[in-house]
Amino acid sequence: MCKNKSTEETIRDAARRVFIAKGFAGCSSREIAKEAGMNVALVNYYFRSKNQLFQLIFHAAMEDFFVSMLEVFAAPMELEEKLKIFIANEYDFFAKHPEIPRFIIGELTREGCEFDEKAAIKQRIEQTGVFQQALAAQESGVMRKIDFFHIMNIIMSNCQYPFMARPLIQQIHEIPTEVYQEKLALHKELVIDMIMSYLFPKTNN
Amino acid sequence: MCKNKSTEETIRDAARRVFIAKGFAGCSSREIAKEAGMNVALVNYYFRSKNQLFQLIFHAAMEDFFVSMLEVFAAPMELEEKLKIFIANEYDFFAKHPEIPRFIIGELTREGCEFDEKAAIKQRIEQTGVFQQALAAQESGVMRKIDFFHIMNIIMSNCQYPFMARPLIQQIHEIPTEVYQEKLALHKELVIDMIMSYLFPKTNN
DNA sequence: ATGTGTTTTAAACACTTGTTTAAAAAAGCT
DNA sequence: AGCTTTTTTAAACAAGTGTTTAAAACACAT
Repeated sequence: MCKNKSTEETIRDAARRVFIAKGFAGCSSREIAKEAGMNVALVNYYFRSKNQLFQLIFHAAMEDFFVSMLEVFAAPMELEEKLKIFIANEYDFFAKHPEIPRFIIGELTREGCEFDEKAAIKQRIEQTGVFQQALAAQESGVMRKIDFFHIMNIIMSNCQYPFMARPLIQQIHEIPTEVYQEKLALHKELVIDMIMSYLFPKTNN
Repeated sequence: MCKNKSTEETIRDAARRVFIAKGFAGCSSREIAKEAGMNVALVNYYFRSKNQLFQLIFHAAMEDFFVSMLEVFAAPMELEEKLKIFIANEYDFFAKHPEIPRFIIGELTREGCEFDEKAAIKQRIEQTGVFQQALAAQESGVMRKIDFFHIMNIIMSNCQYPFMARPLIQQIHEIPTEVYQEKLALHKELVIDMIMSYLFPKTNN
């Protein structure tokens, strides 16, 4: 039960890269071992099986994914400013980790990928108080009265899809990757503008 | 070179179901054969290889995907009404085929999945005339002056993501599939409302 | 029926898969 | 040093992979 962080961490990092790029079904234990520069048997020596190593990577990705949401929700701010920063943060997070949404959604879709684990993300969002904050803003007439479900869905759609769908959109518009990324930088401002002026109709900023 | 449509079509239909549900890497030739109730060798008898069968399914899915766009763009309508119907049509299409976006994006991401084929979707969109129509509306001040790239991106984000991300969103809000689908029916109206009032600020319908 | 071409089958091919084993190498410890 | 434990290796395992083969079953003309 020693540490030897070097090899264990090396394998985990390699596994993260390979799993996220190709998915569980799209890669083999030997590919992960080769990416890490290690022997195949070491993968099962440190992590009992390919599936167990995958669960580790997947849950960590889910945690990163959710943590990037929660930290803004808990900040002491007025709701309007908070949501604006939330959208910007989400967008920036996926600009930095564009493969995460496709990875998570793809693996969650696959049967046999359980995530029963009580991450209880709903509860963790409610604990930040942003929920009551939104209800208050809606009661006072500042905010459009729509369910939190739709608000989240709209924000996630516009912040995640442009990065998930890059190869498709590039195909449609026939542009190289660099141009696409430039356009997505401007796209961020439009998304913020559109969502904010829809959620807070009078203010219109 | 006879027909025998029965078996060939049966295999293709089974392959479409399996490929779309599990992806190219996520299934085997034998699984497709079993789904079709046929012998494994028949798959390669009618379609030369697993990969060639996949290409057939994939390109057909891409074509359905694009055709659902183009038919509205070519209709003789005023731009504002046209875009409104376009969004509604897109949303309905993905409500009926919720697995298509994840399938296409997932396989386009995978390396070795070439789609050089000059589908020339960009050109086909331009041929409908919707492009000039939008430019004219922007010049006259009716429509917000943003690139067609962003318009398409916003519409596709809000029409495709809610269906792609169903398992994730359900996980977050802890709701069963039926409730989710009900909510997405209402979500459609919000999406249309938000996008239309953003693209056509004065009209505000 | 006999012969011809097509369709279907079971079996095999060579190779990859995830995982285990048993021995070798390295590291720790007294 | 020697002894024990941990780490690493090559090799093997059974099962599954895509694909091919050769024979059987079939359809259908004459």
